[in-house]
Amino acid sequence: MKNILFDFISKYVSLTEDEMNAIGSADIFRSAKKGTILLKEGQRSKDSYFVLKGCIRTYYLLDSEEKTTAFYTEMEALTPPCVVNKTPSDYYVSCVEDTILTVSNSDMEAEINSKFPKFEIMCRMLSEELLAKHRIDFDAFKTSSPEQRYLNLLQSRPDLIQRVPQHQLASYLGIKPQSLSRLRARILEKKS
Amino acid sequence: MKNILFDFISKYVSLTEDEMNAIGSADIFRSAKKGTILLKEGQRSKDSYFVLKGCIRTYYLLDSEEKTTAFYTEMEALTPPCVVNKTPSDYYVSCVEDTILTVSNSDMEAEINSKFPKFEIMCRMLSEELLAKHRIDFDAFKTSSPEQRYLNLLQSRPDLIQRVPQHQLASYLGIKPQSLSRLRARILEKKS
DNA sequence: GCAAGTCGTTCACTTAAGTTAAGAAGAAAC
DNA sequence: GTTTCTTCTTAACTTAAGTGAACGACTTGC
Repeated sequence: MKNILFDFISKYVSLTEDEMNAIGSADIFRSAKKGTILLKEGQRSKDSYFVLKGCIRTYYLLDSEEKTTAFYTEMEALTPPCVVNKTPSDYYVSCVEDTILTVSNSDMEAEINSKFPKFEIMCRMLSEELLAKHRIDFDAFKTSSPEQRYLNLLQSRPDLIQRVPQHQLASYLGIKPQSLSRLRARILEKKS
Repeated sequence: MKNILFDFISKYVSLTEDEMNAIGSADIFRSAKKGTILLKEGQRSKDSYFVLKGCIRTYYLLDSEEKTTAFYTEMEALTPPCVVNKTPSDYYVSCVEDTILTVSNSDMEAEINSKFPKFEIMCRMLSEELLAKHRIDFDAFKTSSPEQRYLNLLQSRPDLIQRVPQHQLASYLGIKPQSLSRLRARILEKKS
């Protein structure tokens, strides 16, 4: 399991034995059952997550309705805005499936960053890369219709459509579950 | 003008006289007329931008139609995805108004970062902050209707609505200019 | 000063998403 | 094994965005 983490890190910096041991022995590996809530609205958490196996999602509770805005699967990292901004969280984070992940505190990260400048560099690279990717996703979302978004998702993350409930997918696509059903029926009809 | 840049930097790290001089004497300050295109689709640019005065926008050309996805005004920074990913740019960057900005090359930044670890830290903080902010914006976009988005924008960046042409605002809101006109008329009617 | 182009608005019509309600299929609870 | 809950789908109706066209107000260029 730890190998997944090291593989991920090695995309950015190369670690020495010592550094790998320091990370490997840190108490950050967790496993959580499907449905477990990792972060609640209003909490002041300092925890970041990195998914080793499984899937977690972020969602808002607006008008007592869940609005899912993101999914994180294998090899994806999430640092919630409340950690960066030191504010109470606006949203929930929960497990879509049984999930194995790392949970790391921002104080701990700050300490590691000051001890190993290598991590500072990795964090910068990772944030920059995520920001760039995120911008592209946002742009694609803005410039396309719900139907196009669904077709894009089918291309880019086909696994999500299988492993995630439709109503969560729908709000991820910015529409209601009924619209997603209809839209899927429409696409099937076009194909034939 | 340079003070704006230093004020911005000081939000993240404190600079020594030497460091300020190093930056101040760098040849990065530019001014560009309204309509100037800073980056074209297909270009392999390494330039990042920081707006000192004025406004720039990013837009895609899809089906020979401009799709504006972002505006950057005073004290805002843009590193296009093509710089991070070392790929040809998918979009254009152009000046909405006469603009004064800094244009800095990523090679130059890498050099500065390795010379002054302070900058590395600043870049990480900035990217993390931007990513968090961006996530919140994206989430707000996903979970709201065009009308709500317009009202949000009216709250959060009222200046944009004044300084930017309606048709650019419309595609920024993910709709057509006609829909924005209609939507505005609808809101006015509700108020009365 | 005039012509050409740009920009914003309005209108009529089409298309698709929101809403409300109902029902079928499957999973979880007892 | 039956009940209950959740999930997904379908349908009828409402609402709002997309489309195509037309018009007036403003620039921009000559």
